[in-house]
Amino acid sequence: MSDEQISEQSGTALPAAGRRCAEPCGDCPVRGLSVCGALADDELHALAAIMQSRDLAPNQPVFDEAEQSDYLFNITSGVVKLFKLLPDGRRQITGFLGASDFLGLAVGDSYAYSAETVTRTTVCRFQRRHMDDLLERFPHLQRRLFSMASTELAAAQDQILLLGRKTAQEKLCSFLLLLSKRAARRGHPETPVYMPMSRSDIADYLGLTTETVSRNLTKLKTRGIIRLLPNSMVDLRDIATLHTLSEGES
Amino acid sequence: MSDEQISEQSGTALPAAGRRCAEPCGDCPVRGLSVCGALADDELHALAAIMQSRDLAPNQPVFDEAEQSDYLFNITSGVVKLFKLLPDGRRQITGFLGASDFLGLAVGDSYAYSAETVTRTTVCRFQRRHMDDLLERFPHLQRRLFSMASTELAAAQDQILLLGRKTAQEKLCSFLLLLSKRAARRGHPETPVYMPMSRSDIADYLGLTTETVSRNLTKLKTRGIIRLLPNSMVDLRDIATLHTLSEGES
DNA sequence: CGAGCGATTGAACGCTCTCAAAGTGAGTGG
DNA sequence: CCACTCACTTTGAGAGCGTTCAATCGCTCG
Repeated sequence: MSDEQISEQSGTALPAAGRRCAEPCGDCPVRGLSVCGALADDELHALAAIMQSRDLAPNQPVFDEAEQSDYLFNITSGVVKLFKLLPDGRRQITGFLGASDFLGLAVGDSYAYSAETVTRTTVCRFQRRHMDDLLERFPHLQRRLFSMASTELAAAQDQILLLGRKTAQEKLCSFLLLLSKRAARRGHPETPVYMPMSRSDIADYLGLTTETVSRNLTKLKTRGIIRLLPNSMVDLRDIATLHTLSEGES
Repeated sequence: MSDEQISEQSGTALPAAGRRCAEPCGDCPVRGLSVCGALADDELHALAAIMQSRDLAPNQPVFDEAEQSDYLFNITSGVVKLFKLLPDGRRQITGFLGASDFLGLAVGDSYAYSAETVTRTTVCRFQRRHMDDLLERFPHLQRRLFSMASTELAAAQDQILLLGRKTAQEKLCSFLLLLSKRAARRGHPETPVYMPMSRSDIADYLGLTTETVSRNLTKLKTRGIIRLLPNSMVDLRDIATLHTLSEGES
């Protein structure tokens, strides 16, 4: 059913020496960007000691909304989608996360959403209660977490504006620009952008259907504003126009 | 243009004695529920010393998205709406806040949204930098803030599901239930609920038009599920059915 | 009592959805 | 190497939900 595997490593704490997770955190590709960035090298060992690395195939669950929220996750590589379901199966994707992003927000003692991989993904897993200990010991970690939550809240409000008031075309353009901005924030070029999610995932993120997504992508393609490249890459040929279209001034 | 008034009071710090804000925080009706609840009496004096009370008429701006986010607010009484605008004037209300709620989330150094009163409202105003000092001194305040941000994030995701995937009828029922749950959390009865916002505000919150809101309220009324009472009260006569309708199993 | 604004109701339109079919591409096995 | 499969995407035609435009109603406040 899945090629999931867990590389366990707790055991005795040998600070600087051994491999704690898939790679020791000091070498972690997302070090500095995520929560861990708030920690000094020695503090990181405390973190490394309580964490596990997991490698997941595409479209595999990371956790389900209904589960006990015992774990927190940090994405090392790959893309993950967060979503909620209605009883009749309608799905709303609330966000896509990538390397260095943090997930596991809980309400009460279950998660606030379900999470599945989009691409092959590697995550670091912590036990929530261990994290709580760390928060106690390293107050600036608390601060970092709050700042990340604030950023996410602002993003959620942009998404609320998009879902409530934008047309299909505006939604699509906003989405492409979002991908571009995120890529830029991670030091990648603004274009072409990597868009590994299926039409169905995009639709469920934007509150549309796959058909509408496809039709509007075609429209943008026809107008020469974007180009679909191989390997899920999209070339944004006219970012200025995309901006205009994303806020409905056309 | 407005009957806004500010009752200033900084001056010399006389801890337990004088009235600092409209009423001394110790007597504050929302004490215990909001951020302040994380503070002990003596800590509260530190807070009271840096705050001002403001009284605002209905539909008055509290702050604008574009402003410098120098202040944080805490609602003492009344209802406030948060919203974002598109260039062509389309508006999306991202939330309604009430007594004990906290507002002033910033991205960079401007606010993440604009805020206006719905009813006559009293707010406490702090300077953000003073708040930062307090956070330094009282780490558990940090924790409280993070926990509030998490709750808001979960609420934002419910709203995203609502906007992206629910029908007009489902949206309305969800909204009524939300009002009911909030009332209950504050110790009020589940019904009747207080719904002081205009149809237009409700529409902009649910991603609909005033006409659609009105039509669907009428439908619920006709089916005997709700009753519109005077003074913006709504009687939820069949909460169980509202629940069912809010998730589309009708 | 009249003015004015918000709420309600009605009729017609249009954007997006639904249903259906054809096209495309990656992976598999002959 | 090629044919086949299967899932995903694209395209088309028609329907429906919510919008738009417009008129009436009803409450609140001079």
